[in-house]
This record gives sequence, structure tokens and C-alpha cells, in this order.
Amino acid sequence: MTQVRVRFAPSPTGFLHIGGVRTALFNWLFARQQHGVFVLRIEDTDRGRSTEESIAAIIEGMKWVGLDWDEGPFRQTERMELYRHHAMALFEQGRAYWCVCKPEELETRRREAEARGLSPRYDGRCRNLGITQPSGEAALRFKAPQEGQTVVDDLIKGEVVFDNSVLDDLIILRSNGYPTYNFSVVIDDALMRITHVVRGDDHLTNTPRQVPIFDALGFPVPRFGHLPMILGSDKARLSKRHGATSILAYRDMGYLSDAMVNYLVRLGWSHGDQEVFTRQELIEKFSWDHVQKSAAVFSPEKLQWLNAEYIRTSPPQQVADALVPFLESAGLTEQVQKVSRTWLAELVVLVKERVKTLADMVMWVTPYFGETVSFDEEAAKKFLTPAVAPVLAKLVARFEAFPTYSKPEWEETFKKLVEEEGWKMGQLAQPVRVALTGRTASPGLFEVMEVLGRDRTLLRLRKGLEQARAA
RNA sequence: GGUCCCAUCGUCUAGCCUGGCCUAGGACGGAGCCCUCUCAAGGCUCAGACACGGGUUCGAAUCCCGUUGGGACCA
Repeated sequence: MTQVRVRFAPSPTGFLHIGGVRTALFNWLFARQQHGVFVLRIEDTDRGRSTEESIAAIIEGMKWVGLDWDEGPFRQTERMELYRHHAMALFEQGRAYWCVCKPEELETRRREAEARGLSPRYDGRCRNLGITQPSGEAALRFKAPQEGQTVVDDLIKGEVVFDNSVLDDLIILRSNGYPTYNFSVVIDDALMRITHVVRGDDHLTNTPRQVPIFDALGFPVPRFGHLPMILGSDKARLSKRHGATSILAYRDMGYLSDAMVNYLVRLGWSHGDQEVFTRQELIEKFSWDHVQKSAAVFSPEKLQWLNAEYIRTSPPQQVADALVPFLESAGLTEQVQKVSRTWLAELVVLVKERVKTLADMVMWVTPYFGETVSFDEEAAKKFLTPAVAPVLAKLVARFEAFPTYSKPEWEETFKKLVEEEGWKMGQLAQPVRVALTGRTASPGLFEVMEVLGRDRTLLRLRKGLEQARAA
């Protein structure tokens, strides 16, 4: 049994796309499950559009989602000699030939063919010219098989049959000496001994063009798997106008990488009714025959639900660590430095049930940092009124009698006071909530007090009382 | 235009290969109720799909053919 070797081969012409991450993820899961090798290869032969920033973004994105690679990153631009060498090898074997047709001529002939209702492929004019040493501009073309069929036994789509008669002789080396996409992938996949080529299904029809090249060069043909596309809500290919498509944009919006991975894997793959998986489970349970054949619509709502799920269930300390950069960019750097990591984790526990993203969490968590809070104007106006002042004063007095905070005792004290006054819980709870957090919505009051501690609780209650009296 | 791929609730999907357990299951989203100091979380309930047409069969979401509709690639 030969070792499984898979690859992810993005072109660095922009940020790392969520579709790309999903392709990488399926490859990675398969590699890890099979104890195989995952190769990262940067397809940067398009010099005009490839950028260093983009390569850095791909690497950063891959690291963020935790898809570690075993070999690479390789770059095609560093492998030019290999492509030329193998292209010339094909020429020497008589499997490739020089084509001196000018681009304009090709264009005219293509139009003519189309006008006559024929398919617009290369007519093979230079195929039998036997040019050995082209004098001017020339491209190298591969002699594609013209008869028979090429059968691709796809891991996902099943058996797909193509008639070779529809194939034309594709250019493998351009007149400028650069290899074409369809050629360089074959050489790389062959030389890197890739056993399973898993990519987007936009490459399915490229496959019968590539298989004969493997054959001609005497390389073993890998298995292929073509993943369905990811679409936007209007069923068009996912793009900027559907919202963020860069993986790092999701990081910056406050999504957890585990949630992202879990969401992406379920977009096109399933394991019965299970929705939430640990990485280990994914590695164990992943299989090609449960990969969907049809395209899937990306759902920001479901992603958000899963993210909330992960925020609730991940170890609080881990969530707290991921939260820190968000607190810092919200201007809370100093405050964050003053508090302990465990207190931060307590804060996470306090608010995690009410939050969808880490960005949300910042909003929920800010009231607990300073000594005091600023009151939301509307909230104060509604709840910190002269009518509640006397009761609030009594509450403060009774709480002050306790040397330390104790949830059961303080809660009992609170309820007793409400009862004595003949009030409903909400009548006192809301003013207290505003005093403690500045807002009308918060976690349970006694959990809030716990996180605040005795002294800050009393300080804030007194401030609230002042406000109520002044109103 | 040619070739190829695809088709179950609004969305992600289970079921399809190995027909009957499907009056089609789960999840997100939506509606409602419960819980409740607010907001959430949670629990319960409801609405909601086998693209269409032919076959095959005692019986089809499941098998076959066609149609329609999407999409990709080639240029």
C-alpha cells in the first residue's frame, strides 16, 4: 500500500478564499486519516497577478484554521526548469510539436469554425509539419489522443467518460517559455508523487486533458476527486458581493477557527445527522462517499449559530485567549493587562451564552473592566428614578453589612427586601442591573456581582443611587 | 455552440448504491408556547421539500429513459 499524498495548490492572486479552505480541509482530513502527507504548493506562474502579500495571507490563513502541511510551500516559479525539461522530453519522444500559428490566425480560424457550427478547438494545422527548430515565435503543443475515451473514476462524481475526439492539442509551453496551467499541474503532481488530486469541480473537464500527459511521460495517474462549488445566497459563485469570502476576514469578525472548520466541513459533507464534530472525530469519520455532488449555498446564519455553539462549549480559557486581541483593538489594552487570565475566563463564562462572535463579546464584556460604568441614558432614565432610590438605599445598607460577597446570602437578602416592599423582582432587578452594568440587558445579577466583587458592586450601587436621587 | 457535472424543506443535509421500516428524519433560519430579575441559553410545538413527465415493479425519493432548470470547462 503506497502512502497517501495529497496537496492544496492555491494561486496567490488574492486572499485565501473560504472555498479554498474547504478544499484544503478535505485534503488535510484525508491525509491525516490515512497517515499520509499533505503538500502545500503555490501556483504562482501567473506573474502578473501573483503577489507576495497573497502568499503570506494564504500561509497565515492556513495556520489560523490549523491546517498544517508536511511539505512545502513549494512555488511553481522556482520549478520552471522542470516544466521545460519535461516539455522538451515530450517533444523528443514525438508527443509534442512546435506550433507557429499566430494568435490572430488562431482567433480567425476559431471564429470560422464556430460559424460553421464546429467546436472552436485547435485545428491541428502544425501537428504534422515536423518543425524541429522554430525560427520565430513558437509554442509547444501536446499531441492529444484523438481516438478512444478517457475515463476518470472520480472519488466524488463516480465514473466520468470523455471522448478523446473532443480534445484538442493543448499548448504546454507558451512562446514566452512559460508552461500553461494544465501542464505545470501535471508535472508537479507527478513529481510530488501525489496519489489523490482533490480540487474544485471547475477542474473536472480539465482532467481528460491532463491524464494523457501523465501517460505520455510514464507517470502513474493519480486518483481524482472533484469537490462541488460553494455558492452565495443567490446561487451564483460565492464572491465579494455576498459578503466576506476571505478566511481571515472571518477571524477578524470574531469567528473561532474550530467553528469555521466545522461549518466548512459540513458544507458538502455529512455524517448522518451529526452537526458538531471535534477535529479528531472529523479525521476519523471523514469519507469521500459522503461528500455531496452538488454545489452548496454558504449560510452566514448557520455559521454564526455554530460559532455561538463553539463559544459556549469551548474551554473558557481558550475563548478568553482568542478574545484578547479584540479587547485590545477596542482600546482596552491597559485594562486587560491589569486583570488575570483566570478572571478573563470568568468573564467569558459570564457572557458566553449571549454572544455570537468574539466581536459581540467585547460589547458584552466592557462594563466589567473599570471601577465604574457609564449609564446608558435611556436605561438610567427609565430605571434609576427617585421612586426606587429609598429601596436602593436599603439594599446598599444591607449589602454593606457583609464583609465579602456571597452569592446565596446576597441573593436571599435581595429577595427578602423585594418581598418586604411588596415589589416584584423586576422592579428592583432592573434598576440594580442598570447601576451595575449601565444597561438593561445583562447576565444574571448575582453572577454579575460575583465577577465585580463586593467593593465594586457596592461602589456602583452607590453611584446608581446618586443618579436615582438626582433624577 | 460543444463536452461534462448537478437536481430532497428558504438554506445545509439524512435517506438513494443494496426499492417497502418515508403519512420523507435532523440542523440553521422563521412562528408560537414554556422557563425567567433583563437579555440570552435551554425545553416543547408548528409551518416547510423528493423539479417535471414517462416507464420498470405488487410497490419508487430510491432503478431506467426523456424533459426542464442550474452550473463548470473549452474559446
